[in-house]
Amino acid sequence: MQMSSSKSSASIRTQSKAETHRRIVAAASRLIRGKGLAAASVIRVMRAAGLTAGGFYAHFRSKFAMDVEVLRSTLADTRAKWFGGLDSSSPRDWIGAVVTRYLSPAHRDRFEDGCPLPAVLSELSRSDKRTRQAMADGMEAYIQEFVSHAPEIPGVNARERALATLALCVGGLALARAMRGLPESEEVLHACTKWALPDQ
Amino acid sequence: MQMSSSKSSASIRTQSKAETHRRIVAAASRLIRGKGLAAASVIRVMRAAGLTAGGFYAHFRSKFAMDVEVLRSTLADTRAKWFGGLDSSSPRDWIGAVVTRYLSPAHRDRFEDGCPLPAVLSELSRSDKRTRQAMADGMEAYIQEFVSHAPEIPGVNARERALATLALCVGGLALARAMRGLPESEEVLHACTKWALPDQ
DNA sequence: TGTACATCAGTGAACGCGCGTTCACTGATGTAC
DNA sequence: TGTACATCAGTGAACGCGCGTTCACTGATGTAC
Repeated sequence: MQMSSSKSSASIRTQSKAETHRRIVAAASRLIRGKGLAAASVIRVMRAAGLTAGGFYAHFRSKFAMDVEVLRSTLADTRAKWFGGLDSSSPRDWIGAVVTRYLSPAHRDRFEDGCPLPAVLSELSRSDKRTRQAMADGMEAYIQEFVSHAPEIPGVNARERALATLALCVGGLALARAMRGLPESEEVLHACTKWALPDQ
Repeated sequence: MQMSSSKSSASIRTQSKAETHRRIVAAASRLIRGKGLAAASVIRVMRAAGLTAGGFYAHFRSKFAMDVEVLRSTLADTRAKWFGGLDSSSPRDWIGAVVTRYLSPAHRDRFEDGCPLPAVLSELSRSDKRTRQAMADGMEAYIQEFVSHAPEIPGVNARERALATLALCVGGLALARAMRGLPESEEVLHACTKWALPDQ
């Protein structure tokens, strides 16, 4: 009885702290996607979560540890959101829908809700090995979605197509974002979509 | 006589200052490509050029103005270096050589000597309009090289192919850099090269 | 040829600011009796 | 039911540091006579 009661109260506390933790991670995720890893500073993240800077270290060992955790969870969420919910469609429809949606003006313009890769790619190439591993693991999961859902093309290795399609999507979206407001921006989205779907 | 003498001495001074200016731009270019726009701080750039921070403002109105100037000149140099010197080859050989060289392990590993796009792409998407315009102008020149040298593919618009190929090169190299040290890194380079050259 | 003066590229200290991190504290909540 | 105590998530001031920018200055070079 006592133990169960003490357990239950502990879990109430834990839940409350876990809820705050999720709030911090969600705020950090939006800031990182919107402004990059460097601009998602401890003070800005905590302020966005409705907290003060000092409390940060009750939730993360360091800013670096937060970056790794947020990247991992954001990549997992993005995979579910961008590649899920389309299971019933044919392989041909699946890759068409995924690529078209990824390379859409809406995705280009809504940094904070989108895939984190275009927003942090350049920073990641200069990051610590553990940050890059988090990104590689998330990307590997993207690849698996492509391999298991995309249609086969005669003479093309499925994994190779998946890797090239991802590079085309991430590179195309990042270029389109950098040229936002210029006519080339739409052109890049359109050209990459066509090149990613040669048989459609 | 007097005028000519005064002109000549002025031009000696000018030349000396212009030389220092070029030294600063070269140092900044390597730092920006190696570490990104944010990490290429005034103090680090000037130190790399063998000068002190205060003198910076005799050469640039602001850090931002330097970013724009260095991006413009680095993109122009990169275009000459990466797309030039291959004029005698056939269109088929030209695009094969350009893509293979761009997506090579050597280019992946030598940040400071390479194309600036993969290194600053994410930062650029969040930059001031004039910085993004500098990048768009440089990229447009890349596109023109592709359009005038690449072979035609039946049913494919040359400009569209150029845009998609550039996205594939930039995205693929940035992903390969982010996964440096992992087996996926080589895989991405290889897959993107193949996907960029479907008829070879 | 020699001397006084003007020019100006570059120096280095200082400014206010935001960064990541630490730490003594507060105050709401739960426990013990 | 009421009271004294323990726990601990979150606060807020402080630290040393690097940032972009300013500005009075130094000292090498060129000009005037």
